[in-house]
Amino acid sequence: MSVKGKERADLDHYDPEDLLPAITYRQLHSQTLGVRDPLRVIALCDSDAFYAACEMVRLGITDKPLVVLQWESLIAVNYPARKFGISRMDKLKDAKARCPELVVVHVATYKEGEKEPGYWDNVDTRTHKVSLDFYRRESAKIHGIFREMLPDAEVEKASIDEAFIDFTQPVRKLLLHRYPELAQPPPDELDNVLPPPPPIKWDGLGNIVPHDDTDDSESSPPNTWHDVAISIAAELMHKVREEVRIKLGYTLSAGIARNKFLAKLSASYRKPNSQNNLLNIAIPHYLEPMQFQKIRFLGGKLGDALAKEYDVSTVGDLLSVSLNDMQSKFGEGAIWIYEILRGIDRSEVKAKSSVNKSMLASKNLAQAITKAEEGYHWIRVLAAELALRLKDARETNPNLWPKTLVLHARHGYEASRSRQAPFPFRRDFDVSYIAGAGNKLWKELVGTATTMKVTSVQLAFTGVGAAESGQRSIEGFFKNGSSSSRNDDHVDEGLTGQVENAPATSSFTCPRCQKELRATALEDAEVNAALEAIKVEHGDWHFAQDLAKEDLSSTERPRLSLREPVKGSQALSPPKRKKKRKREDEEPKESIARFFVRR
DNA sequence: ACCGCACTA
DNA sequence: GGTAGTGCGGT
Repeated sequence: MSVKGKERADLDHYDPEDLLPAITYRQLHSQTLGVRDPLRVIALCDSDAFYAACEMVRLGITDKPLVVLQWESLIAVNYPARKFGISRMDKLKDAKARCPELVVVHVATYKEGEKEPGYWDNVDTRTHKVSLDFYRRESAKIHGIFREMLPDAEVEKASIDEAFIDFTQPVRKLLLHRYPELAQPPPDELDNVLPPPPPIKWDGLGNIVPHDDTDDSESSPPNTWHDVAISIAAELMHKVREEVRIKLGYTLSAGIARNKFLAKLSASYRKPNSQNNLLNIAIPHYLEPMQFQKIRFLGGKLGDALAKEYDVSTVGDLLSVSLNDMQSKFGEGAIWIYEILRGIDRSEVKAKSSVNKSMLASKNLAQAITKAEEGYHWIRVLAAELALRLKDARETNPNLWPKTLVLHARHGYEASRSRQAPFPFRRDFDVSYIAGAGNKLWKELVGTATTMKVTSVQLAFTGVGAAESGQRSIEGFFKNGSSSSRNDDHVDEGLTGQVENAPATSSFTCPRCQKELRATALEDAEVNAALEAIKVEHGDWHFAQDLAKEDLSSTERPRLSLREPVKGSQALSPPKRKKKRKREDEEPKESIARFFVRR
C-alpha cells in the first residue's frame, strides 16, 4: 500500500498557520482583510467545450458528437465526440473516420459582400473571414446570469469562456446568518478563536479533491471554518451552474479554492459538468505531483525556462529550490513563483467591466497580398466587422468610444508592423469612415513599396471606454469634432483629410475659455443642431468645472473619462517580464537570457 | 502619445 | 494555426 510514492505530501514546505489557520472573531468580522482574509473563497467557472456548446445550443443538438471547424482545423470538440477519441489536434478526416456520424459545423464567417456574419455552405479562406460574434454574445449572457445571481460577489471575466468569482463576501454573509453564535462574539473576547465548526454535508456540492491517496474517509482530518466557507461557495456555485444550464443550455465546470490559481487548477480536476472543491488540507497533495506548466502563467515561456533551469517538471520538484536561488535567476519577481508553488496567490479578483478595452478584427492570408490595393479590400471587411461590433456594444452602452484605431500588417515571416491614429468620438459612424481611416494607416504602413508579401492584416479599436454614468448622452445624428478639450486637435485632424466626402462643419468660440467648438455632420442641415448640442454640453462642462474647482488642465475630457485605472499591485502580480537580474555581473543561462533579455 | 513586442488562452 | 485580449518598455 505504501510502496510507491508518498501517500502524504511532505508538509515541511508549508506553514500550518497558513493552511489551517485558527480564525478569530476579529478576523471573521473584519471587512478589510482582502486577499489575506483567512476565509477567502474563489471559484473559477468555465464552460465545457464552449464553442461546440454554442453550436449545439444554436442547432438544438443535445447529445450528438460535434466539432467546430475553422477552415481545416478543429477548434472545439464536444464531450460526446471526445468519447470517440477525437481531439483538437486531429485532422477533420481522422475525426470523421473515428466517428462517421460526427456533426461538423464551420464557425460563422463574414462573406464578401454580406453585411453580417452567417453560416454558409462553402466557406473559403480567400473570401471569408471568421466571426466569433455569436460566442461573444453567448458568453455575455452567461456572465449576465453570474452578475444577476451573485450581486455581492466580484466577477472577473477571464476569457470568453471563463470567469473568476470571489465568493468571500456572500459566503461571509451566509456564514453569519446560519451560525448566529458567530455573529455574537463573547464580549471583549474578539481575539478568541471560533468554536469548532459543524460537520459539513457535501452531498450535491461536487467533488472533493482528496488530501491523500487513501479512500478511507475516516482518516479525514476535522473540518475547518474555511472548509465550511468552501462548502457554502459550492452551494452558490451549484445554483448558478444549474441556472445557466436550464436557462441557456450550457454546462459549466468550476473549481473552488482559497485563491485564483488553485481555483483554476482544480476546475480541471474533473470535467465536464462538475465542480471540484479544493480544501486547504488537500493543497500539498494536489499540488506536488502537478506539472507546474499547468499552472496559470507558467504554461508558456516562463514555465519552459523554469523546467530547463532546474531540469524538473513538477511542483514538488521545485520546492527544494530556495527563494534566493530562484530570485538570482529569475529576478525579484520570482517570489511570486515561490509562493505559487506553496499554494499562495494574493492576486485579486478584479471585477472587470463587461466591455473589453479593445476590439480586434484580424485576417491571416494564406495567399499573401502582393499589391497595395489588395489591402483595401480586407481593411474594408475588417472595418465592417468592427463597425458592427461597436454598434452592438453601444446597444447596451450607448456612449462607448474607441480612442484609437490601429492597423497591424505582417510582412512574410517577419514580425508585424503597426500604425495607429486617434479615432474621434462619434455617436454615428459607418463602415466607410473606419475603412477610410484604416486605408490611411495602410498607406503609412506600406509606404511607397510596390511589391510586398503581407500575410496578415489586423484592424483594432483600442482604448474602448464608456462615458460616465451621469453623463447626458449627446444624442443624435451629428458627429462631434471637439467637445472635449483644446488639446484634442488631433481629433479634428483625424476627421479631415482622412475621409472622402468630408462632412459639413460649423464652429463656435466659447466666450469663457476661447476654445473653438466644432460640429460636423453628414448633412448641412444638421450642423446647426449639432453645434447647439455641443454648446450646451460645453456649458455643462464649465458648470461641472466650477463645482469641482479643479485644475482645467487635469480635466480635459469632461465627464467622458475612461474606466477606472488599473491598480495592479506590483509585488503580488505575476512575474514582470523585464525584471532585472539581481546580480548583473553574472551571465544568465541561455534559456533565462532569452526570456528576460530582448533580442 | 505612439509603436513594437511579449505573453496569454 | 487562427482569432483574440492585455500590459510593458522604449522613444
